[in-house]
Order: sequence, then structure tokens, then C-alpha cells
Amino acid sequence: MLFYGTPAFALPTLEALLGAHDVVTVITQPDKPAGRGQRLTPPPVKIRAEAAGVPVLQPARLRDPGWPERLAELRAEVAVVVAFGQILPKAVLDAPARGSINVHASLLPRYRGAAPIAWAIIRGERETGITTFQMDPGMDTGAMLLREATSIGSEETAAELATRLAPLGAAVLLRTLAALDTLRPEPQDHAAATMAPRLKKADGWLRLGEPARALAARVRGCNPWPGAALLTPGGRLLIWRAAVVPHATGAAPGTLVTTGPGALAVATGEGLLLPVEVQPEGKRTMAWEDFLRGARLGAGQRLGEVAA
RNA sequence: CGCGGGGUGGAGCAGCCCGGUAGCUCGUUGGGCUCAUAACCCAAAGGUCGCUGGUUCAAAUCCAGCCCCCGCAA
Repeated sequence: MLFYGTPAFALPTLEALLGAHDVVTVITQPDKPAGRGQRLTPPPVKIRAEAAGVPVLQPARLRDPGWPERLAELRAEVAVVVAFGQILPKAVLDAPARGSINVHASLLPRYRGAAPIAWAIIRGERETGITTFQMDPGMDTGAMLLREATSIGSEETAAELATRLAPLGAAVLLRTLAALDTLRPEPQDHAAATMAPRLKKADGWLRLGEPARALAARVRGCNPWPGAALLTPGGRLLIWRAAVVPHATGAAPGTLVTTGPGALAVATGEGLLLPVEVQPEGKRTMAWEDFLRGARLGAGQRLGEVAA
């Protein structure tokens, strides 16, 4: 079979396949400049595949002439795609005899797209899951094979949820492959579909007029990337964890409100947002209390929103 | 050489530009006040100011090199 995948999320599935099936070739994204020195960095899937001695292909664009033919020549029975990062053109999808199967981190048809985990949390969902489906040329629109749900913890971050869903995806995929001959693909209800596009930096900019509940969800969904940001007199502040204080206040959104001896929370459109773990620009992450000790902020002062 | 911020008692910061007494808000320890306390009052302990070298009578502060952390950008 062929395996398409790129980030760490794809690793548990790759690992499972390496143990139980014959992975002929791994296709992943090209090495990219990453981190602080723009060092050329290979994707996690490439590192694992090479360690296992599996040939690796890194097409910049699968649509470029030659790739469909080249992939067809491998005469694979089936292709498995997990967080690959590129749209697969029909010719590539059809290269394996039994087509291509995708492992998607949501309960389709909801949250189609590149960032289903983050958006499910940001939207306040209490449940998400894994869906395997027979790929077609659309964006996560193919007929579904298996689905498995899992509840989202009330304080769970996108990073934590991804860590749980990755191995779940591997398990669901193995079951899908084992039952491939008997499973009846179920078409998605396209009318019920929602989209989960790749997160942008600006998706993490907190809009303080929203209810604290929504802001806290965004904080969780934007952890570990891109981080939820506010503006303080000292510069941008990333909020990595925050709690909701259902305290009513007449203070304008952004105002720092006293909630106890030496304790401050941020007024929002509804209720208070209590940061728990924050990170000032250029500093490491720290407890909100620690930040306040050195930030020279007091009740009544206002925090702002990051502007474009 | 992609751009930039930072490393100061246990924590978060100020001091650095304009070299010369180690500061602030907490924490810790002891004592006091109180019915009581995370509150308040008094006192104490605790720092090679990231590392190495240089300039100087004198370096946290100026200069050079190195190590580590982080934001932006990807």
C-alpha cells in the first residue's frame, strides 16, 4: 500500500501500518525551512519512514505532470492518507487498485478541512471523533467507511485532543482495512457539512466583546498553534490556558477586574476570563499571577485586542 | 548569515543609554495582631547580576566572543 502523511499526527497510523501491512512507499511534503533559523527540516513522517527503510517521495505538487503515472507504477492495492497537506487529484486517488482511504479527525460531514480538531474546540463542541472514508476529488467529501466518536474534555486543548485522536485514528483505520470487503460506504449528508480551514494567525486574536465562554474555547483550540493573543501595555500576550468566571460586571470588555486579594480577571462581553497560563512576547510561558507581579498592571486598566 | 526580545536571591520584574550603595511586587522563615485568616504589622535569611575574556582606580551597567530561552516569519 501507499501512505500519504506529513506531521506527527500521522505517525501512529504509519506505525500501525508498518507493523501490519506492506507499506511500499511513503509520500510526504518536501522538507521546509522551519524554526528560528529557517533550517530545512524534514517532516516527522519522512523521518520515521526512512528509519523503517521505506522509500520516501516528496512531491511539491501532486498535480505536476508525471506524479500520477509514477504513483500508478507502484501498483499499490490501496492508499492511506492522514494529514498529508495537499489535495490529491483524481488521477492520484485512482492510482491504487482499491482507491484511497482518508483518516479524518472529525465526525464528518462536520469539520471538513485541514484543522478539524482546533475548530471543533473553538466552536465549543463537546464531541468529535475519527472518520475513515473513501476519498474523492472533493475536500473530505467522500463516502464514509467507519466513524468513532470521543467526547471533548471541558479543559482539553487542541494539542491534547490531537494526542488522543492520532492513535484512535490508527485503530479505526486498521479496523477499516480489515473490514474493507464488507463495509458499505455511506455517502455524506452534504447539506450538514461545515468547514474547518487551516488556522491563520489572526484566528487566535481574541475579540473581547465575545462571551468569556467562547474566548476560553478559542484559547483551548488555539493551543498549541497559533496561540490566543491579547494586547497589553507591554506588548502582545499569548493566553495558553484560561478559565471562565461567571461573574457579572458592568466593566467594559478588556477591563481588569479584581476577583480576590491580588487576583485579576479580564472583563468580556459576558462574564470574566481568568487567564491561567500566559506568555509575554519574547518570554517563556508563566502563570498569570507571575505575569501580573512583574507587569505593573492594576484593576481598572484595560487590555486590548491585537489589530491587523 | 531571515527580523527581533530576553537571561538580576525561590517566582515575575526594575536598574543598564548617563559605570561607583542590589531595588520592586510576591514567596520562604521567625515574631506580633486577631475568634480566625490567603488579610494586616515587625524582623530575618537568601544573589558568582547566563559564561569567558577585555577596557577601567572601579563593571549588573561599556566592548568582544560563547551558551541557553522566547516572539515574529515559515
